[in-house]
Formats: sequence, C-alpha cells, structure tokens
Amino acid sequence: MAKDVTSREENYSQWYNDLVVKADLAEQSAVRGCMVIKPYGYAIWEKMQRILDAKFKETGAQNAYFPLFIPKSFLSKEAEHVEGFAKECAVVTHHRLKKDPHGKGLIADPDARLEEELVVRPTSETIIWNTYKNWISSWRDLPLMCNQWANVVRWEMRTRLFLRTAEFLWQEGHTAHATSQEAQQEARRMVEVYADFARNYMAMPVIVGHKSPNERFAGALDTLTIEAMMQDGKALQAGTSHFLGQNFAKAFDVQFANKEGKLEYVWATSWGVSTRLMGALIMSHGDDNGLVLPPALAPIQVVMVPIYKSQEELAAVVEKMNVIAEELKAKGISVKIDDRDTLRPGFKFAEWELKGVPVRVAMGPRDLAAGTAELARRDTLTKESVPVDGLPGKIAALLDDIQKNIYDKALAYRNANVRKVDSWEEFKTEIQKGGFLLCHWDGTVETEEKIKEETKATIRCIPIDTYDNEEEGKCIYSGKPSKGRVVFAISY
RNA sequence: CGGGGUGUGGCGCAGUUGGUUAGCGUACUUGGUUUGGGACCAAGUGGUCCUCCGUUCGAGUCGGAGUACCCCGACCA
Repeated sequence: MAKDVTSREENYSQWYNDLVVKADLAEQSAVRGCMVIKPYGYAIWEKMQRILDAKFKETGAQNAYFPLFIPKSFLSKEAEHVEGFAKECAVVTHHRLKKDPHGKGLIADPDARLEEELVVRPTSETIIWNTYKNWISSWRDLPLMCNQWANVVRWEMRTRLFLRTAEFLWQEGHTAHATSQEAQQEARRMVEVYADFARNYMAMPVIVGHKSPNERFAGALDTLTIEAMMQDGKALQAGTSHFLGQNFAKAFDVQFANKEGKLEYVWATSWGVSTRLMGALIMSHGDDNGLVLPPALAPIQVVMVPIYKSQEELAAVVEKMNVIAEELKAKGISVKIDDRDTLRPGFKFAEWELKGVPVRVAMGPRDLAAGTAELARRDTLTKESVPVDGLPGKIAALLDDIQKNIYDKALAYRNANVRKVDSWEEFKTEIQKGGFLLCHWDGTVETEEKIKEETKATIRCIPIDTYDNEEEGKCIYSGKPSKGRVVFAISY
C-alpha cells in the first residue's frame, strides 16, 4: 500500500484521470473545465442523492427549485458574497445570435443585448433570499427550510475532474430561523448529517470542524466543514454548512413579525455537498485495480459471472444464478448476472473490479456438480469456494463486512498520517510528507496567511469532537498563546 | 495570466540528418479455434499527420503565427 501511494504522489493526477476514464465514471467534455458523467458514474450520484435526500427530509427540509439565472444586481447586495464570487462568474449578455455579416459563423446580435446582465448561479443564496423575502412575514412562517438539487457554474482558472469542475451538480440547503441560536443549531445539525453520510455510506472518515475566518464561505459568520484525507495525504473539503447570521436577511430585507409584533431580521444557514463527493470516494478507496466502492453506494453490489463452454452449460449456470439472484434481490441487494457470451470470464473479472463492484460470484459446471460457488471480495481481492446453500445470507453479511472494512482501512490510514507537531522547523518538513498536522495556532489571519505562503498548508478546520481540542499551548508560528490544536494540511 | 509539455485512425504511441505507398499496439469487422483471471490464428475496415502562412524539387519532419489540451504556479466554499 505504502509503495503504491508513493508512486501515486509522483503522478497522482494521471493515475486518477486514467482510473476515472477507464472505470467509466466520467470524462472531459468539449466545454472547458466541464465533465460528462457517464451512466455508471451517474448511478453512484443518484444513489448518493437518494440517501441524502431522505436525510434532509427527516430534518424537515423540503425540495424546491430556483432559477439558473441571477440578475447581476442581486449578487452585489451582500458585500463579502460579491467579493468571493464575482471573479468566477459566467455572464449572459445577449438573448439572440445572428449570422456574422463580416465573416462566417454566428455572433451575438448587438440589438439583443440584455438590459441587465444575468449571472449563471455560482450558488443560489441571492436569488433564494430575494424569493424568501416574499415568503416570510410572521414568526409562524419560520423556520423555512428548502433544499435544491441543481447545477452551478464557477469559472475556475484551473479545473480538475470531479474535484473542481467549471459546472458541477450539488444540493444546496437554505434555511431561515427566528433566532441566532436556532440557526447555529441547524448549521451544526446539517454538518453532522454530512459527517454521518461520509462515514456510514461513503466509508470515508471525516473530521468535523469550524473553518478559520480566512477559509470561511463568502458572507458567512461561521463555516462548518467535513474534511477528509485522500490516499496521497492531501486534504479534501467534502461538505460545508454555514451559519450566515443576518447578513443575507439584511441584504435582501427579510424580516418577520415576532410574537410581540416587532419586526426582526431572520437568521440564516446554507449547506451543500457536490459531485466532488464522487472524487472523494474514488480517491479514498481506489487501488491499482480501479475503483473500490462501498456496498452502500455501489450501483451493482453483486456481479455474477457464469463460466461455461457450451450454451447448455451457460443455461444451466444462469438458471442457478437466477435463483440466487432472486433471493439476493429479496434482501434488497442489487445483482447483475453478466451473461454476455462474447467475453471471457477473466475479462469480466477485470472489468467489474475496475468498476469497484464489492462482491463477485463465479459459477461453472464444476460448481454446479459440487454445489459450490466462487465468492470474491473487491476490497481485499481475495476469493474462496463456498457452498451455494445459504449463499445469499453469506453475501449479505459479507457486504456489511466490506462496508466496515473499507471504513476501517481508510480510518487506519488517516490516523497513521495525523501527527502532532510543536515546532516550526518540524512543521516545514513534516507538512511536505502529506497528512494532517495537529498544531497550535494563535487564531490570527496574519499567521494563517504567512504559514500558507511559506508552506502552502492551510488550516483545514478547528476540529470539534474528533480530536481533544482543549489542550493549551503556543502557536507554532508566532509562539503566542493558543487555546487548542487545529488541523493543517495541503489541500486539493 | 506566467513557466513547461503535448497535438499523427476511436484510444495509446513511434516516425532517424526533410525523401517517395505514414507505421505499431489496442479497439473495431469477418471467419475459425477457444472459454475456471484481461484468449489465439487469419483476413479486413478506418488517417485533410491541430489550423493557417512560409522555406523547399519534395514537409508528419524545418521556420513563423494561431489554437486546443495537459502539468506546475497564481486563483479557488
């Protein structure tokens, strides 16, 4: 494992792109920095959506949909928000094309210029708060909690498949509350929903924490994050939940009459996760044979490969497989019988491994005679011959075991790469080795920025719960007093 | 926007100091033999060599300009 990781560090990106393409998840589109998500990749995303959506609904949020286009003026209403996003917006200026009178092709018709330019949403706070203004007038309207599944566009200078594409799919929740406390609780609750999803479905350990002021969402008073460690030791921000205070309420004049009949501004949160989670999934668990998908998110949990010489043998094996498949389906397990007769078994094995299918069952004439099957697991790449009797039950248990094993493996890897560092000299060499460094920090933006300049490392979060954060000490850079350790890492 | 690299059948690449019918692997098509870890044999299909301009008897190869993509920075919830 360690050797593999080293070789990936050298050319991690190449490995990652090859893997993604070969595993049929996605590819670059003709449009700059955008990606095409292929059917198998999208099936994973759909599964994520379904699980998250159910969790959101449990919290009382409802789905809604807001426009793709945002009037330019909306974006400028919240000062910090503009500053954060203005540099990376795609802008619609015209509503019609015409033939170029001086050459070939089409040009934007100068007569069709928009009076007010429209921005393709980089996030929807502004248009949603402009709408909420009309939905909220009384304390009885609160809390208001909407989520939308949508695409957003951010014109990043440099893009990267899954991790930072120009257009990406995500969900964004936007809530309005009567009190600051309630809004903060909501932000905290949602980051825990994300953490639970990452750990129990993606099998990806994450650290929950607050962002430092420097890394906060544009316009937020507090940003909560889940931070994951990829196999090359870099950090990936996998999801965020923001306490927005009254900033957007004031910018868009969203007030409600409280029980005393007085007008008050509402308190807001927003929270989101994106298709970046798929990148996180790939980079957390993938190995040199391709993807390793946790059973909870695998579109196909069990693939069955028949082995045969004649059509009669194929029919006999598939008949037996169908019986097992029905039992598995009855247990809620998704199964695919790969009966393509143009491909040899070895090819199919390699292909399904590349796609990360957790469990493979192979059966041939010998198995039929002996009442056995070959059971292989993707996470350990091991296989064994087992009796067909009781196989569905065994597979169900195996899936649970794989889910747990993948998490444990990722957790062990992360823990092995989290180190406490107490001197600046040590910090500078240790940070280059990858992994998370737990260090004291004086709490100032200046220190954070200097550390970033000198080492490229950023504060990933000020952890909550995961690590004991009560210990006092001295800032690694300035030597000034610190109330607790924070997580430093090089990030994607 | 800086620094570097690469553009040659669908994909991955080779192509020598310019030289004649542009090649290899893979994929694809057809036929046959195979099938318990990415099959083999045979015969085929498929290319305005990124674009334009130039040098030359002759350009995939040399020169110039443009363009696209990749990597490293800057940038980035």
